[in-house]
Amino acid sequence: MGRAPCCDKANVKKGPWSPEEDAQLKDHIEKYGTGGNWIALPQKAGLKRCGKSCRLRWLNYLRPNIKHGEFTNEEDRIICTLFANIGSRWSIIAAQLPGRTDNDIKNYWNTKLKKKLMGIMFPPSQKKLRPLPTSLHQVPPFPNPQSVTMTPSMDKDCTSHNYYSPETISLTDNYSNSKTSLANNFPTVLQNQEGLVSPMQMKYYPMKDNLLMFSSEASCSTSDGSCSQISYVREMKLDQEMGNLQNYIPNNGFGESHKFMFNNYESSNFGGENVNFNQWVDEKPTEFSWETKMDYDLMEDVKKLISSNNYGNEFNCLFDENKTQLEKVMYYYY
DNA sequence: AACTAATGCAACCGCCATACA
DNA sequence: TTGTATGGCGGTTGCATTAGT
Repeated sequence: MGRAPCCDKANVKKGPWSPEEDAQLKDHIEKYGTGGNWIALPQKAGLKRCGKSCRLRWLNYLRPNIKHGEFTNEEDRIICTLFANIGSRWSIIAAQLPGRTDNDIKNYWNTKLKKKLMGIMFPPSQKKLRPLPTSLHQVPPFPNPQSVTMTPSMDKDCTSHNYYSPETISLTDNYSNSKTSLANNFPTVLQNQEGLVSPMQMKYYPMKDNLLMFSSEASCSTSDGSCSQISYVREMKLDQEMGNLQNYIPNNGFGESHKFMFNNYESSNFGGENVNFNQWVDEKPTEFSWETKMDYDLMEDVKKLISSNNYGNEFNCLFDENKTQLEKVMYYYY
């Protein structure tokens, strides 16, 4: 049995609001308020609308001090920063932008701002992006890094680089306190040849929804990649401890020639605290932060993707002789 | 000028959390 | 403690408008 509808759908008007309806709703709320009950409001106001529809119309359009029109660069910056930190929690983001509604911000992000960011990351000279290959599409959006605790996770000294079965890795959403297994949430998570995954990889992926990052460190290679992994984990750990994720997006406005984002640990001191965070740079990255064993088909897709976009010349894409590691590829992709 | 594709945005849907009886 | 009603939210849809051919 399904859920009972919130109103009588048959006797309720849908679609765009007329100026008369707007005036009726506005007039009623200004005179009597919402009465703390949206469901009952349309009847009192003489409207043939669902209560939810009234609420939405009022909050998104009719209530006083709503700001419409162009978003400023400062608003763009705030939205990007918050999105990088908390993801698509539009109501929280809207609370930081007086006069803007969550719906407005959501629409703006989906239709314009995301593209604007892409324009910065991939200037027109770098060709138009094409759709991701199938297996890349299968990679689901990832939760916000700050909202999820993964068990098992890295030990404090970041010396462990074990792989686990996806079923044995649990994710706890720190907001809802709900638990799930990695296998449930990320059925297509990258696995090694034994079907195992590294929590370190998963800690990396959540940086942004719909963004994938492939990278490895070619010059600092050990048999298990521990060197680069340690570097990466330290960086993420420090970033998380400092609540500092705005490094992941350009925080100095738009229109500048920032093109790439990468983990630069050129001056990292693994034993101490001297670790550079992610940075936006305008030159081709030459060093990479971590190393992962990738599914072979996925690697092939990545390779095709890069060559199809003529990124091959810009991003040195190599595979190791055993086809188990993508040695040098690094960029973000929607 | 006519048609098609892309874009922008208001509105809807359905899920989840909370309040309350 | 449980069940139900409502509010709130994020994802998605559908339509009007604009841009491109």
